[in-house]
Amino acid sequence: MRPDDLPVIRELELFAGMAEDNFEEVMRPAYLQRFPPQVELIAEGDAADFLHVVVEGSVELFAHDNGRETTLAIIHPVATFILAAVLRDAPYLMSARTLAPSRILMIPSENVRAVFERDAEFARSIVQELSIRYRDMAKSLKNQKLRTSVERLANYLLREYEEQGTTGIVNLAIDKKTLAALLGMTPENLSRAFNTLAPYGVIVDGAKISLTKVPDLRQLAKPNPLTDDPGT
Amino acid sequence: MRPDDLPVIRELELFAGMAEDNFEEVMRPAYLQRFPPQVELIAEGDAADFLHVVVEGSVELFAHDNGRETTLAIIHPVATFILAAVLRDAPYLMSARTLAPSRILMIPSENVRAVFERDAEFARSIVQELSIRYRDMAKSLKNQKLRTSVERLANYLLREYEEQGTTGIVNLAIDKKTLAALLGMTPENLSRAFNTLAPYGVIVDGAKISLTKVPDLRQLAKPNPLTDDPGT
DNA sequence: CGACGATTTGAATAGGATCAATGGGAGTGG
DNA sequence: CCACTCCCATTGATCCTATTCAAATCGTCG
Repeated sequence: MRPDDLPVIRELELFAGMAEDNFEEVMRPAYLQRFPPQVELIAEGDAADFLHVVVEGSVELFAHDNGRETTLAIIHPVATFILAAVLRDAPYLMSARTLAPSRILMIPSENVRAVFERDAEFARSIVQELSIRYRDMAKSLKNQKLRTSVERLANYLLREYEEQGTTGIVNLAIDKKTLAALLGMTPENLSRAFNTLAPYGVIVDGAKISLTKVPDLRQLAKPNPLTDDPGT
Repeated sequence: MRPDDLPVIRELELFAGMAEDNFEEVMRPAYLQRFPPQVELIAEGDAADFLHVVVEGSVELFAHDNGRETTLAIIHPVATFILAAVLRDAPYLMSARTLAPSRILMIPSENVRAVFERDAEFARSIVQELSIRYRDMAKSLKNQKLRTSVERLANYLLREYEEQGTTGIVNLAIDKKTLAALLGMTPENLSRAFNTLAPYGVIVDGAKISLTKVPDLRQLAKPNPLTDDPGT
């Protein structure tokens, strides 16, 4: 691990409050590795041997059932994933693959659990992180059950619009196939959903989406903090 | 609060390991209340003032968006709900209403958080509980995104079949309208889904469902522990 | 017995998925 | 630099799933 990576990880909310020697104990056996895109990091059903941290790049969480596949979340730096499985020492419920060239930190699960027992600040952070994850998952479920696919797309675009600085241009960070799976539809249907949004000022040019009538789009999407705002 | 209620709550996994005086501190300001059916206990958007424990009866967690409503979970005794909102001191993401006459224990959020800071065993239990909840939510999302409504119903029936002792008779504990919302469909569609399952040995008589061809039903449903098994 | 809500059934519609075919870059090799 | 290939994305046609609207039926409770 490069020495200048540690401070970045230290600043992760999950690790920020913990005692220095505990931090070192967690990190000593950890290793940081580079992966090309489309590498499967973990598979659902596997034992949760490592807590993963996306330091650079991006990671897709996906799952299978019945031969079908769906995307459950996209993880951007710097954030952890599969924390719950690690804490319960249970099989992963989702698989993960890199979307971009990525650097992933892997911390042996038992070290996470050991230090959790000992460091109250770390325990507190873990609870906060888990609570956020739980709530994000609840929001995803509401999004999926209460909205049509066009509404989900509209709300996704508005969220990206806010996060990317309300410039009127939204750049899709993931390809449309993956976006379709994330939004719970087929690629064909995503294409049609974009067309449906054209009258609301949504202009598609590859991965560059222009939003020219945000108020109209917002009226259609009816965004709701209790369904959309991530990380609260 | 009746004195003989405390031991039941003490046995809740969430409270089992904590020190006696901490348990008392959490419980002193708590109160246990009876509610008739269909009482709204909390509303999404409200501040999380109390951690709720279903001691008797049952509670439906539901949510709105866009004027639509859906059911996210049914809570049976003895279990907590809205733990994540309490821990983050954030607004509830879901509303809750009693389905049956119920007794609900309400613990002020700040007491939960205060004792959490102090009692490592309690912190550990909270993390386990939250992890389970997170994973259950992830399973629900997989269930919703990867299965058709007939498949969801079939898997629901098989789960109930197992939990009710594999007698061949499943009793629906909730009315069909609520079941439909839980499974993410309309009541009309639930009715039709039951008809679709008739060739697989599903016989409906009010709330009493007979399963006469469980192997056939299982073959259709293709249950998957990573999507179905609750509480792991 | 009558009223009301829950459930079921029917018919029409809408939302999405599937299948098939075409257009369009990005990267590769000549 | 250009042709070739491959994969992604789009479009069209059709099918299937699920919702909506309407009406009939059933059960339960006062």
